[in-house]
Amino acid sequence: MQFTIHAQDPRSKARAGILETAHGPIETPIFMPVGTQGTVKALHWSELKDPVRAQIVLGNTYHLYLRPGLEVLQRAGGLHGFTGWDRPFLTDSGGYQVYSLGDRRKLTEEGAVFASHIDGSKHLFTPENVMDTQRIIGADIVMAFDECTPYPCEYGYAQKSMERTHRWLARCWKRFHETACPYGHEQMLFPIVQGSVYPDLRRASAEYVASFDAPGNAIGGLSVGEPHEDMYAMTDQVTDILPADRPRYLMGVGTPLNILEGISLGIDMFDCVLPTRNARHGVLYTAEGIVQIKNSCWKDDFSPIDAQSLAATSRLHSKAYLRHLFVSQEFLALQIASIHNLSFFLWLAREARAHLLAGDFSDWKAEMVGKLGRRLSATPPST
RNA sequence: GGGGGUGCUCCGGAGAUGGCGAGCCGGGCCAGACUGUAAAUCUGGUGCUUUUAGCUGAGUAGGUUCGAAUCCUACCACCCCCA
Repeated sequence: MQFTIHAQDPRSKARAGILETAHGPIETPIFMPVGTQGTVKALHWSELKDPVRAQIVLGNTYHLYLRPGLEVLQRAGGLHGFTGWDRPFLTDSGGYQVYSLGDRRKLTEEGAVFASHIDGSKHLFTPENVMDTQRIIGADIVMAFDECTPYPCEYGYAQKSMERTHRWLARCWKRFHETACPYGHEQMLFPIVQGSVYPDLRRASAEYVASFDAPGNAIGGLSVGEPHEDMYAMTDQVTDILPADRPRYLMGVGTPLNILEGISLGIDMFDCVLPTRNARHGVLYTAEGIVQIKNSCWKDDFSPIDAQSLAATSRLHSKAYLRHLFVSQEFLALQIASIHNLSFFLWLAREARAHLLAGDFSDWKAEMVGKLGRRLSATPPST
């Protein structure tokens, strides 16, 4: 068994565990920074270790296949060799690009033909070749090729899409188990539950996915614009069906609040571009609430970016300075803000785990929920 | 000291040759959005008010005219040329 559960919250479905991978253990609940093109934007890998303390990073099959391409990746020894990151990777399959590049691709039973966002060239992604590609990338966890449906999504389409995703899953599973990682380490394939916001589809999908007895299972197709209540309701329903002794991964989620709710609903793994993208756009997450650092109210606020942050840069530098860096469009702004947000997201996950192990998760969560969504503003200087 | 030119929005540019101007483009500034990254991106606002509209404004002060950013006079500022 590669996944061990060490604590279970008595008042929710939250649990703490450890997932063993070929490149080391992952303590759950965990947040996984997104590094689509073989880099977490604006950060160096050394910063992902300290101060961020990332345990696993995402890559993307679609982007890495297009650039640098499979020949380079294979000669480099996979994504680990290419980047120098010696901890676990997870690669998304390109299923999200089926959604996000909706006007640049054509779907058939065979697979998806993408018109490259780089040069417009056509590329066919099938369940089989996506498995082959992810073997060459060499991530510790690879995702099944699915269609992430948009929101809103009519029932009829959601059902047809889900059924096709299921057929694709069977093809992925077969191909994956007929092949091996060229670098000799073990890889795990996670299937993905779809079904949009329809309870009967989600149930059917979760039951089908569970039948594979995969080492871990993912929930996709959420956080695409649906109300939070729908996202939570679908997650709640699906985690009741997915095996309890395997890690559950809620794809693309989310805000700090979403993550705490997801943990309560039995989710172990999260990923999201929000902490990095919003960092680059001047939005900082802290334990006290959200800071729009570009706002003029921080112009002469010389207090630390976040005195409680584990990132030395967030304790050393002032809000006024970081605002200046943003206003001046300096690269350092993106770096400091990205380090800050990822440090916070990873801190949040570790803290959740610590409280699960201590047995007071639900109380801690209730306290955090009251603070995380607040929007902070500078106190006007007294005259 | 003499001659010529130019002055309107926070800045720059375009345009405006007596009547469709509170008015174009870019920047700046002020906000907002972002959830398995086509994203250091995108959207909106940026004279005042009681906002389906009204008011005020064109370097300053006057004048001509039914009507002036536009024509005339004086002054001011800046630029160019001559001394």
